[in-house]
Amino acid sequence: MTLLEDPRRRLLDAAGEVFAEKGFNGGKVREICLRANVNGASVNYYFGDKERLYIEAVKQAACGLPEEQVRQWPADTPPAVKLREFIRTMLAHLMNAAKPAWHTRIMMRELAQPTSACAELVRDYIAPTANVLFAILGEMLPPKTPRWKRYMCGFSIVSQCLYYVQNKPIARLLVGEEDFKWFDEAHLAEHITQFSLAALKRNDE
Amino acid sequence: MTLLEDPRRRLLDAAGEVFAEKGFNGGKVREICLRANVNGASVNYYFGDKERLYIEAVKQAACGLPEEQVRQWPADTPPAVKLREFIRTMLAHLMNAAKPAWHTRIMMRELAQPTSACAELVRDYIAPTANVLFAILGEMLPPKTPRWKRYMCGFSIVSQCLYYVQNKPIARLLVGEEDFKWFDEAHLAEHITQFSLAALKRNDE
DNA sequence: TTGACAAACAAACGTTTGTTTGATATGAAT
DNA sequence: ATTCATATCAAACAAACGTTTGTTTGTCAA
Repeated sequence: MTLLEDPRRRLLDAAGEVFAEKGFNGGKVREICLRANVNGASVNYYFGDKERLYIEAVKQAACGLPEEQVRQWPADTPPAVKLREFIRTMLAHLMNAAKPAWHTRIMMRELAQPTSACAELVRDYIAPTANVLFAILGEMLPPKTPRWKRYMCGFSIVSQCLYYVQNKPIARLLVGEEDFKWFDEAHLAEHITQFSLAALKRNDE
Repeated sequence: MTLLEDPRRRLLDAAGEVFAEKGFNGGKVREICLRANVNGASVNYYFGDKERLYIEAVKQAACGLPEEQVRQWPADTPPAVKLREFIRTMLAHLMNAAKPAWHTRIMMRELAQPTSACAELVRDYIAPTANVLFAILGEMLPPKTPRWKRYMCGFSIVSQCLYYVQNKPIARLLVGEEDFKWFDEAHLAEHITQFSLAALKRNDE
């Protein structure tokens, strides 16, 4: 059996790390090949060119994430409980230190400045996740709430979760090293949940 | 009189546009010079090298913004009014269509992935703005609120404003073109203010 | 053993990169 | 008129870039 998949996989992982850290233009093919322990010509051999390697790396970073979100709750679950669980799950994905850190970094990069890899990312990962949240909000907000208002509430919640991933360096700089110890997954999930639940409760006037 | 400042300024503006659109690595010196109608050697003549040109472009994008924030309110102004004004002002800066669009783009880029220009950016613009917000929150939150909790509330507010700048392409994609008409400066400011005020009111239990 | 084919490699390719050079033009001061 | 610093330019620079090439290696079928 030929180890056909092995260099290809090492190339994908190395590309993910490098591109996540330095972007598409900043990430150099030579560095990727060096880190993957493959020959310098392998990128073109396996992926055609640098851009298709980048797209494959982004797709790999997103795959496997949305399934966990879409699981069903018992029919009588209060929407507030669903929302707490949604926030907790989303933060867990974003801050998950177990999986390679570049997975979220390279996706945040796509969010801020979409490239050719963005379309598939929205269809396979972002839109399904967003629909789960909008369904929950549909239960919590007054029935006559216009659609755009529901979107705004959804973004107000998601934005709080994304903030600490997208702007972590500046947040740490402002807060200071000691106090930033509190900004772990559990404390953030609790704060965002309380903040958002309070906002939504008051909103139905 | 020698037009000493003219090519320098055109260079700065062109650099801002290009760097904002393509990042530091993606922005090429030749393209900047071409757009600025100056000779290819001018970057090195006026700024030394590409990196210092980038730093100057970022600084120019930030300058003049914080002063407007730091103005004083009458002593008896309710903190809720200050907060509404703060959010309105921040959104106005971020979404201001009058000033060149690359001003905010290049700053968002620095937030997400700090470069050598970041330190001055935080000191001169971000930290002063943040302090205004944290002072307002100091009036609204219970006196014994720990410092890190106040930071989290501040970030919860700021994150909502930043979201639509940092993730505008994806937000528009999810909402759809018709409903996205509602996401203008005024409606967003109103929503974020109501959402945040409700959250803070409920928080003092 | 042989032929065929994919995989892996070192080396070199042509381009593009940021930067430097040396010459020329300009304008005020001596 | 001469001097001198400043400003602008076309041209060329070395280095780094993504990619291509030609060859070698290892494996399996005939």
